[in-house]
Amino acid sequence: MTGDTVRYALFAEVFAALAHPKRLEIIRLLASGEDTAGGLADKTGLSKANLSQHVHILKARGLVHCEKRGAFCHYRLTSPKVLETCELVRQLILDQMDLTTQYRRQLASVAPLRKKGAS
Amino acid sequence: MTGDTVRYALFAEVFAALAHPKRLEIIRLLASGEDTAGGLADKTGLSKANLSQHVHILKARGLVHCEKRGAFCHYRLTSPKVLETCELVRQLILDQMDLTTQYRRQLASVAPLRKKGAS
DNA sequence: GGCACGGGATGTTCTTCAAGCAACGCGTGA
DNA sequence: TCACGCGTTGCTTGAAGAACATCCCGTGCC
Repeated sequence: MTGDTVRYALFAEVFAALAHPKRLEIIRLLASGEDTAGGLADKTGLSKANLSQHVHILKARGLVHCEKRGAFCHYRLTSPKVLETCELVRQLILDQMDLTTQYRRQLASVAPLRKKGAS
Repeated sequence: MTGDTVRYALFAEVFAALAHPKRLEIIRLLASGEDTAGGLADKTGLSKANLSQHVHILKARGLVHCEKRGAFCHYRLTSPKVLETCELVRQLILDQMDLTTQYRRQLASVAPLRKKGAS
C-alpha cells in the first residue's frame, strides 16, 4: 500500500510538471530542437526568471535536459515519450470532443473549475 | 498565438486532473472495472466528500464517466487512452531511472520542489 | 581587472488547490 | 410518510504553486 502510494506520488509529480500551459509550450518548442533559456523566454513571452523556474521544474522531473555551453544553456527533451504523452492526451481531448458536444462544453467551461457552468 | 494558448490551457487542464496521487489511484481502480463512489472511497481511504470532489474533477475533464443507477453512482473510465497515458508516463519514469542514478535521486527527492537536495 | 550579459537562486505576495466538517438533496425500503 | 444510506455541495483552513522583483554567480569581452 505504501509502495503504491509512493508510486502514485511519483506519477503525479510528472503529470504536475506537465500541468501548466507555459511548460507545455516550452515542451512544444523543444520538440522542434534544442533552444537556449533566452530563446525560450523570448518565444514564450515569459520573463527570464519565470522561465528559469518552469524549466527547473521540467528538469527536476527529468523531462528536459540542460547542457551548458559557454554562457548559454541549451535545453532539449530527454525522451520522445514526452511528446508521445502529449499526443495521447491530445487524442484524448479530441475523442471527448467527438463524443458529445456536451462534453466539449464542459471542457471549455472548465477553466475556473469553481462553477460547474451547469446552472 | 491566442489559439495555441487556449490549446495549451486545455492540455494543462487534463494533465492537472492527473496530477494527484489519489486521482491516479482512482483511475487505477477503475481500470479493473467500474465501481461506485462508496467503493472507491473505501478502497482509497478517502472520505466520501473528498472522493466526490476528486471524481468531479476527473469527470469535468472527461476522464471518467458517471452512471447513476438507483441510489448508487457507477463510475468507469471513458477511454482506454487514459490508461495508455499513465503507462507512457510510467515508462518515462523508468527510463529516467535507468538513465542514471543521479536522475533517480532527483526524482525521489523532488517532492518538496524547494530544495534541490544538492546542498 | 572591470564591465556587461546570460542564467539561476532567493524571498514575497497572491492565487489556487486540497482536506475536513457540516449540511443538503435524493432515492430506497420499512 | 418517515427514517436511513448514498452521494454531492458549501464553507473554512492550511499548504502548494505561480508570478514578480531582486540579488548572486559565472562567462565573455573590453
